[in-house]
Amino acid sequence: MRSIDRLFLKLERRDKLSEDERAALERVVARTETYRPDKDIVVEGVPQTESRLLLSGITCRYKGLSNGKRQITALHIAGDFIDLHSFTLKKLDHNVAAMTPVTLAVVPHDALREITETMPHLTRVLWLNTMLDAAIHREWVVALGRKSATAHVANLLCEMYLRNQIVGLASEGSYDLPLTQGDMADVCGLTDVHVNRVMQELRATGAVEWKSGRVTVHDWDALQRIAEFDPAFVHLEHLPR
Amino acid sequence: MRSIDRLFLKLERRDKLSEDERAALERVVARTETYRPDKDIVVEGVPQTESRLLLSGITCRYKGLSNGKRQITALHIAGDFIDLHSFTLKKLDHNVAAMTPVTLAVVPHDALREITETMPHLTRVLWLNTMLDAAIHREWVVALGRKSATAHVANLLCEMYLRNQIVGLASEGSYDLPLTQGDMADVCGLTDVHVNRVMQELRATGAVEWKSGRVTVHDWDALQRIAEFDPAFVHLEHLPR
DNA sequence: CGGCGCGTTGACCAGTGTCAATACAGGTGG
DNA sequence: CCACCTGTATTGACACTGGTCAACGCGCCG
Repeated sequence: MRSIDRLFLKLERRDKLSEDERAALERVVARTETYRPDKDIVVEGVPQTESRLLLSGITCRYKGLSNGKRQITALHIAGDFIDLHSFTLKKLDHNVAAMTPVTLAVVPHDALREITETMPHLTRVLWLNTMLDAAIHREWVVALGRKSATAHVANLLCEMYLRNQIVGLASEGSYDLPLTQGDMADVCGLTDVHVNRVMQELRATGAVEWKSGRVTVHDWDALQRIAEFDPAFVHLEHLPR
Repeated sequence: MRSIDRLFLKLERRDKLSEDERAALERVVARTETYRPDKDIVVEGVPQTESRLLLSGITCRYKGLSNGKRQITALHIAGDFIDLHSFTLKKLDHNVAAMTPVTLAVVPHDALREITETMPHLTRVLWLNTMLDAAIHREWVVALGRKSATAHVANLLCEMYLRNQIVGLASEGSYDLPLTQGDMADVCGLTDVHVNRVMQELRATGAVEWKSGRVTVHDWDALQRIAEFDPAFVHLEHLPR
């Protein structure tokens, strides 16, 4: 499967794309780029003229605080636009960084603008794509605000499982998650030490395992229960029109 | 000032609207509605055919958890679209409720669709509007994940001050915030009791006061410092094109 | 005047954070 | 193939933020 097909897989869960639209999306890719782990891809406040589609690897959006801490506000996998919102915002309020070796497709804003001028339906689909990001943001807010550390981490493992599955990157209840416990801590607003404790606890339940950068779900129902996981964001259907 | 002008004030901070575009936005309003406090306006999972622009009062987006807790994921004031994202998502993954008596303008999705077919620039501006919501989501994620309760509450008071100011609803460092401490707790992921303790602490610093539903900022710099407030989301400029 | 929601207080407790030491695993040069 | 290095995972002792529970007060409204 080509990497861009992962984007199609994701979008077509919500709405049908015509041949023309698929072709248009393929055409807007100006070039591809690669980044090493921990490299910043987009820096806060720098005017952007391009957006980027992730083809492989994992990236995050993060903000740093004065006290040296950082909070990750989004994780992205292949098929995700990592900064489509820079098309309308022009400058981002956060950084985007590679968490693994990363390949991405670069899409000039001019090309996107052209799409908004001539392909209204595709425009709505792209808009929708940014709204799916926002739905996940909301899940994170709920998890950060009202879930226990254990439920939160479990929740993230559920979310990433479904997201990987949708784009064909999960098999047999397992998927790659090549992050460190410290990274996970920056996602969940915890410390690396506590993430470690939580993972031991989850492992002990037998519901899930996370070793050598790969997550294996042994008992999906149990994991979902621990996580108080709400898959609503996955089912947000777009009624084609 | 008409309520819809507050929307224009907000949008024109980022991009110029033409007369045509302003007129188009006024035209899409099908009718207005009012709600009593605590009434749900949009319910999770129910297919929507309209979006709503808040004309007066305060609304929130929230999710309830199995354990009876709730987390508010967004607050909205006059001039905000409370569910513009339902245009692309069709069903929401959360509820939207009135927190005060509320007036809103109802905008049929058909009319929005018409805009996307015929007015690409205005479409981009509406898209941008949903991206501003997302920028605030990110601030909340950072606050929830990495800020102390005190900083978080202070941060919210800063954010709401700027947002009210932008749409002409703040004066002399003060603005209305007719919520209960329990509401604030659901925003910040705290308990009502702790919000109370935090407010006492903030009051004691002399930086800010919140009584009878109105916030008064006595020392903006101090408040901003306590909050580790980052006004970046306000400055996200849209370079007109 | 009474009721009720909201704000306030105090005593106590649980969940996470902090700090610092130790174990391990994968990648490297010899 | 081995010894070493470095980043990451793991552990334990202890501190602290914020949660819990329960009572009480106050202001507004009917």
